Amino acid sequence: MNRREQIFQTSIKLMKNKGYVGTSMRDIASGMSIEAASLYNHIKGKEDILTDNCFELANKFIDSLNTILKSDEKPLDKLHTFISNHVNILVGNMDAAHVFLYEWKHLSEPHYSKFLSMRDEYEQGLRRILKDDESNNNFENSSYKMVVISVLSSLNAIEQWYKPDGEIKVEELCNILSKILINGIKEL
Amino acid sequence: MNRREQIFQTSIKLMKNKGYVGTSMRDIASGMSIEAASLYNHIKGKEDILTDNCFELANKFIDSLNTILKSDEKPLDKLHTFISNHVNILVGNMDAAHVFLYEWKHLSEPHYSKFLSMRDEYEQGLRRILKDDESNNNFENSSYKMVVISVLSSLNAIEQWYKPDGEIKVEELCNILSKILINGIKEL
DNA sequence: GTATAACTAACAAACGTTAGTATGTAATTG
DNA sequence: CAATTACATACTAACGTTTGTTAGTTATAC
Repeated sequence: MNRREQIFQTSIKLMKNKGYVGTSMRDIASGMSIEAASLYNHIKGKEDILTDNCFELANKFIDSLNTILKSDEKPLDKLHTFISNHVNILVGNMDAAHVFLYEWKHLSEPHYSKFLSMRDEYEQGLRRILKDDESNNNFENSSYKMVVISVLSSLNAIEQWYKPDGEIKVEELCNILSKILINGIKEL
Repeated sequence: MNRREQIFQTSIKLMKNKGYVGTSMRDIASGMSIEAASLYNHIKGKEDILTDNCFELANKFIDSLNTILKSDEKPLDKLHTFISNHVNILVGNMDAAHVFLYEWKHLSEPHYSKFLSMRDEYEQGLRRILKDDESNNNFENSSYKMVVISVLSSLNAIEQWYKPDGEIKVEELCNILSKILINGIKEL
């Protein structure tokens, strides 16, 4: 593996526990058993780590969304695919996902604004998918924001408890979450 | 209002935007138009702010839970009360809730462990309420953790979008969220 | 005259980062 | 094949700032 990749991976693990600001370059260096100054042979600065991580994941989510929107699946199937893709991206990048979800606010401009607009694009995409599904086209308009964020929050919460090596397989995870979200907890 | 309370309120607002570590004592002081050293006439140190904030809210949640558990409501009503109480605590403390939700990891021992155990107690309480509700007693055991965290995540997400002065009233908010969670998004 | 609440000045430590240098290994050249 | 160049990776030392905090002092109010 690239040395730069190793630095990213080490950093992300540390930042998951202590946050972006709370993780110093010396912490990262120490995690790799080198000196802080040595890191600068491979990255331009601390913010590289956060920026790269956030946009790598953001791009994965947006790519997934665009594929779904362009597909000719039926609306309800699109929703299932959306959930499945979202879960798989999270599960495939557990540490990175945590930093992505909770540390993006420390991005500096213009990255900060760019990130927010991508997040908005993603939320609007989910909104589009929900609206196209006629089985629930009786939402009030003011409810959509709520529904979209509720769904995304439940999905993103996976990162807090899911153990990739545990007994629950990813497909199973997607199925249960789809049921919970679409049919409610009473139908599980 | 107490000067100490003013400091807390100013700090929490700043920490919501820049995080606990990213907010310096000088930032806080500047927000109150005084010098950093003056803060120490009213608080013992920076961590006071985080600790007090986190446990003030944690206690509110635990108190709410215990009241519900001791009540003689029917299980489904208990769930509704749980949701309603949770939402009301969040909405009544929007800024504080954000710091509570996302900055608690910077607590130092023994506060960190205490906080985690209180969070666990709260999650177990919701689990108890869900289990007592016979209308969904067909959960698999491994699903409870998922359901509990999904529900709490959806509720906590309120803090990200809800405007207390907007058009959606709190009661309405509780009703819609209850429906989404219990009956799923297809039934809204 | 005792609190309350502010100030200035300073502290040691930690921060991100730069400069300059050493070392080994791979690639290029005579 | 041997000599030389280039690159990757690490180092020590230091920089200017910012950090949380303490000490000691001053002004206002009941």
